[in-house]
Amino acid sequence: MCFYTDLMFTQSEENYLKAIFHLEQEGEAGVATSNLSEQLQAKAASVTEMIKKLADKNLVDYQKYYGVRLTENGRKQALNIVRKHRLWELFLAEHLGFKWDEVHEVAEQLEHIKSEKLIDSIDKLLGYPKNDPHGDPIPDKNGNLEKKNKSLLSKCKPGDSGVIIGVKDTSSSFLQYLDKQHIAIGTKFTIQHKEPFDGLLDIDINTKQLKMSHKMAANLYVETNESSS
Amino acid sequence: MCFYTDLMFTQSEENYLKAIFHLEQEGEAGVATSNLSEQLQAKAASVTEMIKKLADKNLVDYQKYYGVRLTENGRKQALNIVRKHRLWELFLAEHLGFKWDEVHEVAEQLEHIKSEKLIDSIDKLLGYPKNDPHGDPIPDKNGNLEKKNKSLLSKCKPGDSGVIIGVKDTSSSFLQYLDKQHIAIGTKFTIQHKEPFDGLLDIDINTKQLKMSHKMAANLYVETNESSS
DNA sequence: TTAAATTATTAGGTTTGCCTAAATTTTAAT
DNA sequence: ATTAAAATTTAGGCAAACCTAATAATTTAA
Ligand SMILES: [Mn+2]
Ligand SMILES: [Mn+2]
Ligand SMILES: [Mn+2]
Ligand SMILES: [Mn+2]
Repeated sequence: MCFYTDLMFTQSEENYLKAIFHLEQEGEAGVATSNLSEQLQAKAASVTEMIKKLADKNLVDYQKYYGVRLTENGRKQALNIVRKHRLWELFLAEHLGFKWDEVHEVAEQLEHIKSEKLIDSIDKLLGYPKNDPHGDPIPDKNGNLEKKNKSLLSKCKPGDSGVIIGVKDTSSSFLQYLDKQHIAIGTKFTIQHKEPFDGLLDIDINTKQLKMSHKMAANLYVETNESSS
Repeated sequence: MCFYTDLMFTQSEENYLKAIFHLEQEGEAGVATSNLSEQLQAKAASVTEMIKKLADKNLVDYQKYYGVRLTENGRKQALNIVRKHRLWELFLAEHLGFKWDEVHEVAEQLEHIKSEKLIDSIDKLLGYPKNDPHGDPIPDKNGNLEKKNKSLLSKCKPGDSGVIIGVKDTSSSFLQYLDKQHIAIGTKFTIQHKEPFDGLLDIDINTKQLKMSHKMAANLYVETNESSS
């Protein structure tokens, strides 16, 4: 029996594996061609074609018309790319002074560099970190991904307090908006009031009172010590 | 007038530009298709094809059957790739503990990453270095390449002393051989004797006497204070 | 100065990863 | 249950960057 565990993949194949990995987490069902098409900025026909190639290589299980799921090996490969992406993002932030809205684009390129020694050295240099600049967990060398139970700030109730541990939307515009309000990973907060009509929050954050929109709160992951209700 | 100075190139185009740059330095004549073919591990027919594409983009001057030379713009682009290659090599050596025989392969990949901010940050992190781990000069941001007059150790005469400033052969095997003899960039030497028959050197190096073959000496660049003869 | 050898170019294919347009299947709406 | 809409797949092409084999130009050697 041979699992072809350590072949090399093209950049495009790697991008597909990563995209499937991310979309898979949205549910149990197969990842739809159209979703991949949108994520990868490619036409559906191109996606179908590549999916078939990945299926031939036993990286995905594919049922025509019903989408695709990663195999165990496919997941392992995807996690390796995610690991590289997040380590590079953190390296750029910690060692080269990149802001958290600047790291993603470059990491999209760096994640495809093929050198185990390189990424292990970066890992070591960073002190075997657990999270990237956006709070996302970094898989370890063996593909173990810590699964912290994070909830959305928008789900919190008045009286709840906690810490920002991640962002859902990682677009530059959102990240820059957070910068402007001095909200970052690790920032502590307490919810004072929540408007029933539109979910607008009165929130203590950075020793200031802030009105936070529902949309913003729905893009911030938090860890809470829930208030006893 | 438009020089198309800042377009993006494919990895393959970049590799051709770099190869032409290196081969150009061997003389004034056009770089031959066959030399590029060997350097790039591609068949001559493929080289001709790519050369035509580069000529269309005004990156090279091409005369059928007489080889190719970089245009001013082509040279600028090539220097930028060389700059990235050498900065990455030094980064790998200085910050990630790579040995000088390990850096080249990874730098071949990293040199194609497209981010001016990234390479400028690496440059800054390294303190705007002048030379890579093999002693080769690093072009600055504007494409200025310091032209030190280096000579070969094999050309030295008895009584000459100086410093190793670079290697001609950068193969792993040669670099590892140098390691074994504790010869590195910066190592000082004095020539004691040179055998007329085969050019074998008796040389003081690392406070030891060493017999050095002509072949080895012919792959070491040195800076000398020539002995008054 | 010619003929042979070498080098380079052209012609015609292949593979990868895209695309559009047409056909098929699934899903949603009467 | 039918039909319309939406999603997916198939068919047929294209460009990049390779390749081999055939042809042409240049160089070298007789
Ligand atoms: Mn990212
Ligand atoms: Mn991230
Ligand atoms: Mn190198
Ligand atoms: Mn070098």
